[in-house]
Amino acid sequence: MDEEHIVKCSECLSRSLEWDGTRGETICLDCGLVLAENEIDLGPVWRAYSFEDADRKAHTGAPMNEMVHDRGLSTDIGWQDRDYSGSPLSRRTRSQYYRMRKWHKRARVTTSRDRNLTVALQELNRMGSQLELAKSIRENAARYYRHSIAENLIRGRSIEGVTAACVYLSCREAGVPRTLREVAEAARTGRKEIGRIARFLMRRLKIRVEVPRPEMYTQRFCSDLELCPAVIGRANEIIQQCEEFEHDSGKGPTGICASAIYIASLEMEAQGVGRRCTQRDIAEAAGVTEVTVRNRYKDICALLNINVSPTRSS
DNA sequence: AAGACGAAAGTGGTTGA
DNA sequence: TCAACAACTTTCGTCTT
Repeated sequence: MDEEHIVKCSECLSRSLEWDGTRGETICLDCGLVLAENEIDLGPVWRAYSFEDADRKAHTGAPMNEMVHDRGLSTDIGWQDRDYSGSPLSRRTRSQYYRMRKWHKRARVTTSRDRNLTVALQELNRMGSQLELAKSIRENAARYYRHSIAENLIRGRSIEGVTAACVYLSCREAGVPRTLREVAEAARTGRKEIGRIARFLMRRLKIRVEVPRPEMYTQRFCSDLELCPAVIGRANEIIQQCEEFEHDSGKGPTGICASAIYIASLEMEAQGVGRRCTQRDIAEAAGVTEVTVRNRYKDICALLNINVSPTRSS
């Protein structure tokens, strides 16, 4: 992995790149291009805020891994059949160890909870890679799942549904929301069920996530559409102005983001920079319909006195 | 023909009694 | 639990370039 580490922006050749661990993205600071989206976050699983804290949280051995059902902290019995000095074990001891290993393995995954968790974590991993989520987000989702088991919230709900809801909440918590639709596409359940379970988990696990704001999607939608980086900045500016007028209340954040990008791309085109996107393209990238893009576009233009219209080069 | 526009009817979620 | 409601979707016909 080290040898393929990116040092230069492929677009503007700038060397000032920033690695955003929570988003799992490397971003060029000069042109805003997202260079890699699915890198692995190598940051620590915990953080210490004081010396006592560090003492309490420090541990030896491998870091805890939420993605393995026993957090990767279990004991393993060596397979070499040698004693501490390296000489081979006797026949009798060897077969004794063979039996111990066998039962040790079986004992690791034994309760129904463990089995449930094993299935769930596999599913979580599968979804995580499909959605290209950073490791920290996956681990947090795993943590939510563990809490759900501890609080007996799984019974009566499907493992798939609960895992998907955990992923959904974990993304929102990290400030890189995926829409319910996107999560549903990666999951083996429907959008409705995921939403229902997510709401349930929020209530019972007391998870507080902020309402997704339109800016949270700009970066991702723009990269999907391969739009000129200046559009991102302008779109966020438009979104912020809307927020000042409290125009955003009650409206879907993805819809607002979509039309802000649309307006920004129209303006850029008028200035002769970059390519603009059609309502259809942006609607598809944002997971809303063209009609919604149009409606938001209309009222944002009216609100902010923006005067752009789609001029097509004939 | 492609893209934008808008009307009308339908859907799903939220809210408040 | 139910009805009212706003936001959003689906569908489709029309207009513009």
